[in-house]
Amino acid sequence: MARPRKFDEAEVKTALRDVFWEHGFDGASYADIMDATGLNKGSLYASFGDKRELYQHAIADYARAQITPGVAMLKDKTIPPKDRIAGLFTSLVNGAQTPQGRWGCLLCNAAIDQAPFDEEVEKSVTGALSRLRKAIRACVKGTVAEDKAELIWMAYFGGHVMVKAGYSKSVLRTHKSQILSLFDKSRTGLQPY
Amino acid sequence: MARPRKFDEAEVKTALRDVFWEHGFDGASYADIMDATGLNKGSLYASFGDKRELYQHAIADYARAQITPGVAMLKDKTIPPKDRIAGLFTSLVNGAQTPQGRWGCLLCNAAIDQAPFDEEVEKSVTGALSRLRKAIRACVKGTVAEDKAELIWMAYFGGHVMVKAGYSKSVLRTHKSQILSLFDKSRTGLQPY
DNA sequence: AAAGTACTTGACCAATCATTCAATAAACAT
DNA sequence: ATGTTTATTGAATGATTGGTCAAGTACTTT
Repeated sequence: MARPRKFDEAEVKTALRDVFWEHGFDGASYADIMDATGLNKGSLYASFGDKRELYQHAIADYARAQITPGVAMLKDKTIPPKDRIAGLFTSLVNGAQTPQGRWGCLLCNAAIDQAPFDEEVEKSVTGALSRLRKAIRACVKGTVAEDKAELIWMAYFGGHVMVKAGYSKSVLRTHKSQILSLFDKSRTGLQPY
Repeated sequence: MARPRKFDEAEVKTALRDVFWEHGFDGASYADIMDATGLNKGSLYASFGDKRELYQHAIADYARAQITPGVAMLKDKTIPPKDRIAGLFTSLVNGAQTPQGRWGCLLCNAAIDQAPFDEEVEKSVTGALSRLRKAIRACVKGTVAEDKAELIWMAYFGGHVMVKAGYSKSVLRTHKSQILSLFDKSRTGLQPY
């Protein structure tokens, strides 16, 4: 054996996640990354590879820390389905216009600024988002209109775009209640033309 | 008077719109911008200002060429409201996975990668998007549940994120039909828990 | 034709970008 | 202790970034 690493791998990955989450891929410079992780370039390259690979680690950590728990919650049968869906949107509403909240969703951010240019990112992003989709479908299933899950899924993205755009908590709250009203049986639809 | 400009201002703005639309703010370098507009830096600076101002011109041109016609269509009373909403999503579906289609919506892109860091961009983006929101509300109004407009608005964003993420035409089509099913009177909601 | 004015050009700038690497340091095995 | 292996450091890399500017050019006015 030889000299051991003096950093904690999980901590570094979390720092990577946060720095890319906040600044985006292009917006995060190595100065930012070094500052956030406490490592310098050489160590980052040696341990994790180049910037694109760092970004992949960030995405993976986001999936682990944000998506996976969300999926687990969506599957928790001790909670009514409507409340599980509500849970998806509460943090979104509460984070509106706060600094952290405006980081949005790393996967949505990655979808917009990197997925079209990097096939690996595209795969990671659609992979994680599709897990979420499946969980929403499963959560909604048995309450009749399974396809409505698609609408909820899409609203998840939409909400994150709105947070990034700077819309207020009250607007986000309106949207959340619209989503949840999909669970009401009657008078949900618009009148036909 | 003195030497006249040898470029057409509208054409240059359209070129700016396209280059930022495709590459994003950080992704578009002056090399790209010069290539797209046919002007060199000096002229760009003299006529339009620095890069942030170029971006603002791009956003303004996008609003002019994409949002304003969309708003007009949403107000066109010769078309049934449901069809007007459908119109909002057809180009989205058709563009899925095509090169141009994956540019997404410049306003959504700007919301995600610049709005949190540039107050001017935030204003332009929310301004244009709020015009769209208002038009959707007006379009839907009279068909009872005006608040459902919010859901449609949000789905507009969501769809553009999905296109960027690389989802296929068929997924997008499913989502479009979900949106339109909001117009059906009965059996729209999920069963209550 | 001469003068004046505005636009265009391309070289130039400092700063920053991601990346590399030789040198140094720290641990374990012998 | 000594040698081997791996991790860390920070300076140096060349390329590219956004931005500036003095010189040259083309038009109008007189």
